[in-house]
Amino acid sequence: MPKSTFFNLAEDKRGPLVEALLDEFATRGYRQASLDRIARAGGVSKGSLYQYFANKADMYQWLLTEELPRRKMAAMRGTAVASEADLFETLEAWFLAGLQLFVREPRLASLGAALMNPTLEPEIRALHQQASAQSHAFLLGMVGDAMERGEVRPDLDADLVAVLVAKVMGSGLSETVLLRIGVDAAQLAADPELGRRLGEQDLEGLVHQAAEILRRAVGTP
Amino acid sequence: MPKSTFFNLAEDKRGPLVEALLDEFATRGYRQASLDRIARAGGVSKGSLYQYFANKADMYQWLLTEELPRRKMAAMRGTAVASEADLFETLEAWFLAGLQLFVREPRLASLGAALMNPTLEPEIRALHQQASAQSHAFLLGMVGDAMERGEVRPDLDADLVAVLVAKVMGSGLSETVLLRIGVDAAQLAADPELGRRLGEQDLEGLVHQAAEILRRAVGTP
Amino acid sequence: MPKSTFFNLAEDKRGPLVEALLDEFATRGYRQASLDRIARAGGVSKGSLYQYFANKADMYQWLLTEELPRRKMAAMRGTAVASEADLFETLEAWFLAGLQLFVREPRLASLGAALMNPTLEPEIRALHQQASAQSHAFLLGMVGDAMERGEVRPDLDADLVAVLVAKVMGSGLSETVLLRIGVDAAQLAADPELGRRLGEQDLEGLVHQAAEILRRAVGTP
Amino acid sequence: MPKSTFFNLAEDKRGPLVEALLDEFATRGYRQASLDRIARAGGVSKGSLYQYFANKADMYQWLLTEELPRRKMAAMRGTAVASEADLFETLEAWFLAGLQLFVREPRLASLGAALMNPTLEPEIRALHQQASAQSHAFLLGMVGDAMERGEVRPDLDADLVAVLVAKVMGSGLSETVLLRIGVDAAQLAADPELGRRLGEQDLEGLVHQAAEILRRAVGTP
DNA sequence: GATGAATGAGGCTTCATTCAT
DNA sequence: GATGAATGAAGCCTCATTCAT
Repeated sequence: MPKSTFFNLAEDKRGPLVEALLDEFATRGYRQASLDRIARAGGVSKGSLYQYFANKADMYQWLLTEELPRRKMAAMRGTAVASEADLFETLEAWFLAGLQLFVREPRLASLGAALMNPTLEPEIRALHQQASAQSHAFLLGMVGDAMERGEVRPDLDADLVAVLVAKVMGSGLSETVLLRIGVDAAQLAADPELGRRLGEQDLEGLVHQAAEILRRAVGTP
Repeated sequence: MPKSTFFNLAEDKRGPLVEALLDEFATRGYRQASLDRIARAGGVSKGSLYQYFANKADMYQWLLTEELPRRKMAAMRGTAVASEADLFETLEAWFLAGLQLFVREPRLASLGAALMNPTLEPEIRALHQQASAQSHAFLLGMVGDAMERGEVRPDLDADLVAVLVAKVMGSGLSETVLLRIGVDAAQLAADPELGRRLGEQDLEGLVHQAAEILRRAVGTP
Repeated sequence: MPKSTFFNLAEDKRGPLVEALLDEFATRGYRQASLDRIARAGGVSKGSLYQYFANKADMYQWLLTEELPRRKMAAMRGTAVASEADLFETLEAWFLAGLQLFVREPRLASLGAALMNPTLEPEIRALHQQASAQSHAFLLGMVGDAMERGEVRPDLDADLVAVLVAKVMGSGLSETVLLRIGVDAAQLAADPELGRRLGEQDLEGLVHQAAEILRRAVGTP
Repeated sequence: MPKSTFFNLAEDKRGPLVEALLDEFATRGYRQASLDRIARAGGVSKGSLYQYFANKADMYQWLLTEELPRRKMAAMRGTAVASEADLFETLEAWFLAGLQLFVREPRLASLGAALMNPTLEPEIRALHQQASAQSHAFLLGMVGDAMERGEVRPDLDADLVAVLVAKVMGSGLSETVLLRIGVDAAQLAADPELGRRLGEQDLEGLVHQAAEILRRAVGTP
């Protein structure tokens, strides 16, 4: 939890700092991120960092649990889902937006992916666990509702289905995209232009293919 | 590549050292692993480590590319796949063995998972990339063969299918297992007894379910 | 190049540190100098050294290219050379001052001598080379001018003459002084009082003798 | 002093070892020389080194006080000095041979130069001092004799003259040679071919010039 | 509230020397 | 006599965090 001083900061001072946090943690990861670099790039003294945050883990946590969701929301604003859409149509719309964000804002994607992965760093392990659990609970809810509506085979384990959805539509899709454009996540984060190699229609095609696969996989016949 | 000194080591000296390497890298990850701790736990002087390996990255690489596969092989010995099995039966047998290993030897699982994940640590980035690429190529080959045999829908993108197989049958299954027994990977690694909470039949059931899902998802009708 | 932190240091903190640097590098040489010892003797934490300098080579370079010349200048202030002096009178005045400094401040002399010697240490080889080249170029200029004024035999190789001047008036004189007082450079550095064994007149006599020798050697008849 | 085991060594085993010692100490200097490299290049185990020598300093000392003079002698065999030659003719013949050796066998030259230079390495300081003292005593004897024969001005300080002879005809000449061919001592040691850039006549000319300079400088008119 | 200098624990690595085989 | 593995002290350097100004 950042200290109040952080929230009282004028926007033109906080902006560059947040940008620096985002950049450093996205491109180097938690342990390799350097407070020296963050302070320098953020136009702030190293001492001041500790007047805004309790410590390094606090910066990371705030960035991933507050700033990242806010930016995701902002970027996905406008993603409308038809009200009568079934589970698979909903997932398709949702994850298409996610994949577009992944290509357009690779740093956000990198942070988001890190957050969903278990980590061995003790200071942030709990944070990653909690995020994964929340995400799973959310998908589990969607899957449960769809089961009640008869859209998903009732004989399947709901936990398993939720996990598969996350894997197939989440990391599965983004990895396939990276394979397609022939770069890895770090390269993409360093040069977002690379994302342009894949057109809008390619993305839509991929996501649709994945959604259909999922429908055949777990949907009622 | 370890030096010859390492391979000439008496088993009762090398054993504890390898155990220490395995433990440290599996529970702390590459960067946080400490050579001091490894030397102490391995019953070896710090200087001796450098008589065995060129440097820290060398230890990590040997562990992941030599020792890990050897142990996996040893643990999976006995996993027979019927010769007339189709892709999905093969995957089922294969990944069941993997999942059993995951539960029985969580440290190996932790290392294996790390190896397949991209990393931001510069010294070992190439290693992880190569391992991922190899693994993908292997699955791609299996999928391609199955397509030619008519077991997989020909209209699907083979890359996408290979990625999905890895996600569903790999990390997807292990995450579901963790969910079932209600612990995370670190807890399981610390206390392998927790793995016993799930019976052999539960595992078989889960893997079979996943394989069937996959068959409906990408198999020919 | 030291960092700004170093230049902002209060004099009562920087003084002892510089003294420690001077002492350690002068008495042990580059490789054998220990940052631990410097930090301890300088009353500074080991970490702080890196707030002041980029690394060990940086400390050495600053000491030899900035601090050493500054101290030499300060010590030689007051060495006037008559405007109508010829090459040999100029050299005599110059090197007398140098020799007095050598006796009074043997640590500076030790550093200066080291700087002019080629070294096999890779980090500082370029530094030593550059210093030697500069020094040679300077003397070459003086010799060239003197040749044009007809003070030096025109049939001689200017490079050779410049080298001889450096050898005779530089290390030649200081070695002779050491022979006279019967100690070596290290002993003199450890106990500067030993330098008092030679009176001011002895020094002047030696330098004059050397200058006259040089005049007969390469001067026009 | 090497141990008896060293002298009992068969020539085809001792030869490569000596070569390795020579190479390592000549190209890296005392401190940077590595016993590991010496053992490997010499075809001997590291442990054996300590059966031949007491320690690293012992190897260095033996090389510089026993092997180096022996090789110098061998290389200079054939350098005849006319029996009626005066001091300056003698020096010229002598140092011409030395300079030819310097160009032909740069590793020997590098070791010889190091030996005559004061060093800050504690283990070998005494060795270098002693060698310098011996060399000075030898030249002092020559100069004293020449003074008695009336070849050298009687009003000069004999110590000073001896030092000047060493400087002018020794390091002075070799430095000038390096300047002429535009390389430093390390480069020459690494690639002895570079020495061929200077013809035999160039060397003779330089040495003669230096000897004549010296004659005018300190000889009786 | 802001600064940036100071800290010290801990990191990886090198290397001469010893010693059991 | 020969080997080469084992050692441990010492080396340089990084970095999150604290604290006086």
